[in-house]
Amino acid sequence: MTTIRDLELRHLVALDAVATHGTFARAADVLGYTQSAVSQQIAALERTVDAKVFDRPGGPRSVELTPFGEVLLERGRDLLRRVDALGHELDRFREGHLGHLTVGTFQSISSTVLPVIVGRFREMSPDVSIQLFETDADEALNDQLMSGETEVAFVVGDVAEGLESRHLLTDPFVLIARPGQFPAGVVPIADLAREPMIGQRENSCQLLNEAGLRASGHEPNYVFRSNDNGTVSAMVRAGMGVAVMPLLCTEPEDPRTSLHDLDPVIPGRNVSIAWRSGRTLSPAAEAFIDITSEVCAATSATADLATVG
Amino acid sequence: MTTIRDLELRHLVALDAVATHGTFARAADVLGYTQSAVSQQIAALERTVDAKVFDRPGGPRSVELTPFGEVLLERGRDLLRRVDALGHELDRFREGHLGHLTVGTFQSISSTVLPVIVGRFREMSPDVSIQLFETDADEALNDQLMSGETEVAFVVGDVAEGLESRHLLTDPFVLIARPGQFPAGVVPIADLAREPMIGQRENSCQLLNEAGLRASGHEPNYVFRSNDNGTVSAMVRAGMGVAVMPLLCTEPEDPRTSLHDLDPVIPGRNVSIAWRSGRTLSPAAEAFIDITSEVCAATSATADLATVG
DNA sequence: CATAAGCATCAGATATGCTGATGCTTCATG
DNA sequence: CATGAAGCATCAGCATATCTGATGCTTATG
Repeated sequence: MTTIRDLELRHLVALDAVATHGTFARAADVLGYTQSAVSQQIAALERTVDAKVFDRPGGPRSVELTPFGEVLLERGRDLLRRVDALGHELDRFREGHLGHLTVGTFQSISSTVLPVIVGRFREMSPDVSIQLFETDADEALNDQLMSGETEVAFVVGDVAEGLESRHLLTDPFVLIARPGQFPAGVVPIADLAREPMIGQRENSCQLLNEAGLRASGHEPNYVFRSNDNGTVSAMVRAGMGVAVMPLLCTEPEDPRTSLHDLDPVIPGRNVSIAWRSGRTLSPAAEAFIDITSEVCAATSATADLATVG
Repeated sequence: MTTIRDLELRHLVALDAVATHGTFARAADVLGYTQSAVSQQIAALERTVDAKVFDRPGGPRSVELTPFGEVLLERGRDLLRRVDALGHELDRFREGHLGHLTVGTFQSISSTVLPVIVGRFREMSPDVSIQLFETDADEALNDQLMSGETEVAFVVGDVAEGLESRHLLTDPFVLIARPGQFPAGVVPIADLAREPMIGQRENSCQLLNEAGLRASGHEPNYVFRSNDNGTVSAMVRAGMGVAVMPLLCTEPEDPRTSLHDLDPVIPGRNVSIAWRSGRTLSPAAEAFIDITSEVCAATSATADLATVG
């Protein structure tokens, strides 16, 4: 049986050309075929739609669309226009200028580098819609990646199995204290011995942090825990205690707190951007990763300077 | 070079099936192909769009659309829906239930049988738009047919070269007089000798009419001519004279005039419906012709009765 | 480690599609 | 009225595309 889905775009193109140029031979010239080929194509088209599309008056006269041919041509042209439009869309998609991007993120990224990244990205590709999923649970970020809910996500530490990633920056742990509480510059971990501490609730980064302190023989005494970075800083300012936090979780410009490197240095947390391994990324995601990489490299450089100051 | 117009609908169907069923093999089953064929079809699709549409994780896992594949599938489904819709439209067109119909006509048809015809036609095919072109110039009707402005037209007398036609009815010439002016029934043409006459301006039908009168030895004396049938009747009613007119140009029900057959009978004018020869008619036009034929046959029968009465 | 599920690839058969030649039809022209 | 020219259909032959069936590779599962 012959169904409308057997319709071929080439045949519509031929129909268009013949209708436009009046004769099979002229259309063939334009299309780069022989007259015979066009004749056969139109015949095939007429077979699939089960109707004559041209009246052939015979002799040296132009062919003429039948009423059926007219409606087919009108609709066919519309179809071809849509196909061409699809082609353009696909081109733009391939270049990363069209599409939809889902990104998993967490607070310290969202509040520091992400605005810059998104700003640059939107500047380059304003027609890519971006959807951000922020969570403070490490596992949720992984789950979202694996389920496809997010295409890329910022992750801390080692990436889970089944994910690929690109390293973005190493975020150093710094001490947050009140101005004047410690002499400017590096603070020996031993000097924290009697300080009450503010920290985050148990997460990969907090564990890393505490492990680093204990490795230097300091058993921290936590008097308050919050996963909200602003709350941690506020508690320090209020005199509840000091905090050891990743630099990106702090507000270096805030004059009401003072930041210090520690001695010995606690190995910083690794921040990467990750995606499901084996999954082809959208060009938009590739571009996003590139931009992210650049922005993080830059801020990581300036961040180092900031800590020195 | 490969362009988007090389896209094949079959490939979109395959894409859809694989995306829906998860594996090439299952899709192949549904489509009635082998797994190998589907694999090659998807490969061909990927070649024409120059991008992978599926991630094949390998092993006994389902394939998964790439982001590119997702947008292609979305648009492809839209395209297929449109193609299917086109199929339905074409079906309806083939059945005569969709399209556009242009009809050339003239006053006596427009005011008598045409309303009935159009009414019946619209009842059967309400989605066919009808456009009527009314003119009192015989040639204009022919020209419109030849130029394609109208697809079918009512014509009087012999059809011009290049037209085909179907005979509809023979419209007899009758005498229009005031009631009581002549005894009921047939009026001998000789009795018109001293009557002033009302007629139409020179057209094929008026010529036929005058020729008929002269053939019976009557040289008519026209005191007024109009191509508007209502005006002719009105002049008769006003006592300006009598008129010999085709029956369809009269108003048999009007008690203010009386109709008479003539003796000898003047051969009636032939009314046909015509179209350009060699041109395939739209199914709607075919249906219109059929309906017209039926309606005219019926009215021609009742018209004969009317003249008798 | 063996098995099963799944896709790619290959070779071969078949179908499709194009070319070039030829024939038929019709109009125009001498 | 005969002839030439323009135009489409058709045919045979060749090239290409496409499908099948077999086979091999990969990976998850038990």
